[in-house]
Amino acid sequence: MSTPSTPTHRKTRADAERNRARVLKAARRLFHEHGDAVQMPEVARAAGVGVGTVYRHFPSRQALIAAVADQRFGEIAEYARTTCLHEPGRGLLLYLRHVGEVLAADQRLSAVIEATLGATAPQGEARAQLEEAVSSLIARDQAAGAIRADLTVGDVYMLVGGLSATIRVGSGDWRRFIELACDGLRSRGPR
Amino acid sequence: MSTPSTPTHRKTRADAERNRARVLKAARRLFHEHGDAVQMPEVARAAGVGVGTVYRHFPSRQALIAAVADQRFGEIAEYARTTCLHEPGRGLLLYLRHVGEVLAADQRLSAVIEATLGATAPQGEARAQLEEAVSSLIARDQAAGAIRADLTVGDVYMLVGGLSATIRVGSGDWRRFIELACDGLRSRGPR
Amino acid sequence: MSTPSTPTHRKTRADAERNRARVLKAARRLFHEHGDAVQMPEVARAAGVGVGTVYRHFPSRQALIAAVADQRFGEIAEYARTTCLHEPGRGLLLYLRHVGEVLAADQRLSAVIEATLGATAPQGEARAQLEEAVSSLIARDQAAGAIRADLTVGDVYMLVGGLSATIRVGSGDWRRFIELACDGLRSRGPR
Amino acid sequence: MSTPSTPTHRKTRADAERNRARVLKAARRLFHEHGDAVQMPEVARAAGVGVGTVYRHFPSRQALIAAVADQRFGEIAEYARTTCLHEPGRGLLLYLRHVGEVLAADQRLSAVIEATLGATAPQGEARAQLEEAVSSLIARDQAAGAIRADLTVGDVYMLVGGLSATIRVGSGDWRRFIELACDGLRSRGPR
DNA sequence: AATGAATGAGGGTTCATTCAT
DNA sequence: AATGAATGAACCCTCATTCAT
Repeated sequence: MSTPSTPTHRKTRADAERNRARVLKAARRLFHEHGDAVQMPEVARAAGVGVGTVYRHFPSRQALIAAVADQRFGEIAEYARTTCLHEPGRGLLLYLRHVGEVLAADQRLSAVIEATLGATAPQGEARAQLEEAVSSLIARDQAAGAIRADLTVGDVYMLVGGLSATIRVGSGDWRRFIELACDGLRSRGPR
Repeated sequence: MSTPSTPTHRKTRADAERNRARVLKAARRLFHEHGDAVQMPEVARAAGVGVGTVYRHFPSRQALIAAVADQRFGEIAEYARTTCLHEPGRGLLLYLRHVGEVLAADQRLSAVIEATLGATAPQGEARAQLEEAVSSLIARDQAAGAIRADLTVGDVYMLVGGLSATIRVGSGDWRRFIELACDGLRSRGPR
Repeated sequence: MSTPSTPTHRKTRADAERNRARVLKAARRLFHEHGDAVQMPEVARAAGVGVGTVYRHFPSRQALIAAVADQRFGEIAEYARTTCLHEPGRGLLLYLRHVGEVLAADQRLSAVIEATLGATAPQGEARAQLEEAVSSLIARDQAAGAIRADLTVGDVYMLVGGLSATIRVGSGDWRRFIELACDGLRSRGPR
Repeated sequence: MSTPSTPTHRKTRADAERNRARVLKAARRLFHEHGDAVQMPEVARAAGVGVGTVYRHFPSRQALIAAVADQRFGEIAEYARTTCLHEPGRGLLLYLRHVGEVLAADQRLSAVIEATLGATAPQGEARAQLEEAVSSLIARDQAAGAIRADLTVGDVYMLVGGLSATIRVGSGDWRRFIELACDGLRSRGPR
């Protein structure tokens, strides 16, 4: 009757989408604050919906956590695209630092992700985004002669996994981890 | 009623010690085989004792797992002492490889340790041993000019943590992780 | 506000009727295939309507199942009327066999009916039809001297209930059940 | 300390056995009174034990119900052995009547059994006992010329299933069911 | 010192039904 | 009349730990 392209349907769907977002947001906050102790009904309450709604959008606790993880990785990819990419020669470094900062601000959530998914790596939609972003970063830095020519996206994944673990368990200063990763353990020959 | 001298007592203590060892061995095997699914009564059964006995020796599941972890680290320290130490210039490298091999052969156990203790690092008795061994390794390699002068035991801990995570979650080829850790990401200038 | 004549109205009613039929058909198929595991939303999906529509026509799951059951009994009554009735002296036997065949082809649905309604007997509209049909059958067979004079519709109901259970749980060969029901357990005297 | 042949162990085991019996008894009473509404924690409470204990003895709700069903069948078998067997010529009839009475006194429990196990027939240990008892009954009655020569245990099973359903759903007078089962539907010729 | 039966809080998930649109 | 997202009570089962024997 009014907006041609917006049938009555849309309204409902928009609400549903908003609920999904609310749940995700609530879950993220709760996991950040209370870690693994968070239960599904709590998430529902915090989001202002029933448990059923949580389960409608995320078929299992694991799926919810995966979605949270993916969201976080999406944001990191966004950062890689918008910021790191414009700093050839040190894009990868900036990327690693950003990851470090984000993870360090969210250790409990990381622990939940690790405990639930077995890994902290992106596994859903975000994976492709991230892969592409990091790929570009590497190419640009290599073009600038800043990083070794044989470095692959897989390598960076692996290192980020290590970085993530370092932060999560607090086994050391993560900035030092990045430093070592960049320069290596070996003593450099003169010059 | 009571046996005159100490024999009975001794006998008992020896039995207790043997039980402790049995439980530890059974636990290690079970965690290796079935990961986190292993329950305390199962451990008891496999060890041929009652649950109560398991709890007598290890006050909690966590304690049992810590003991298993420590045992493994003790063995690694032993290897560092007896083998790596005799290869100045590449002792640390050998150490890292050995750790990689041991962990790679035992991913499920590592996952249990991580899930339970929050880290894969030694926390009990083995910690001191390991610290000392690694310390020596570093010193010797540094003396040989093989590794950077500012490397500390803490750094190695941290890297081993990263290596451990890499192996546990299978996020990449752990030999490559070691390679990168040694040489760094940066491209090396000519010469 | 109101459509002048009846067309629009008719159209709507016809649609509604068609929806009811669709739902019923979908439900019958699904219960036949998946038994009690079928959920209301699944029925809706299979029928190509929303859950709300299912509930408009059948106020509860139980009501839906009752409707399915009644439909089936209506068909059986139809068979009694059109076929069995023309075979005086063995009409009841034919009837029992037909019931057996129908139920045997639909054990899962029968289980659902039993679990939901507490019985497999018709309870709605079909009851009257069936009662009348069976009544005629009995009368005709009795007239032919084929069955005992004191047999009532209630008796047949009861036996069909037993037959139904026999088939549903597979506790034996239902044809034998019918045979025993006809001839009894007692040994017949000479002649 | 006291009874020579009763080591400390026995005491514990006896207690466990008593608990098992208590749970069974409580379950039977509750199912009798409240049918399917009974939950595991309620059974535990009524038995004066924790849920865990219930689950130790009966690994699932279904197992508990199966045990209750078997117990009841065991009692029926006992009756067959001690009473029916001494009435050649009418043993089977007495048996059917007894089954009818027992089931009629316990419709709710029967409904639970049916809903849970899919059938009301004995499936565990009681099955063998019952089979043997009924077998003897049949043989003796046949020897007395009271029942048809081709009657098998399976036939009786099947009829008891039908009888059970009749009683459970109240689809008619179960005594009449027995009467019909014995005499058959067919009219008997003169003499 | 050893045993193992008992405990019981805890938690993820399902699904019939409602109701705003 | 139709839609389908939302609801939330209900429920079974697990398993680390305790403690009477």
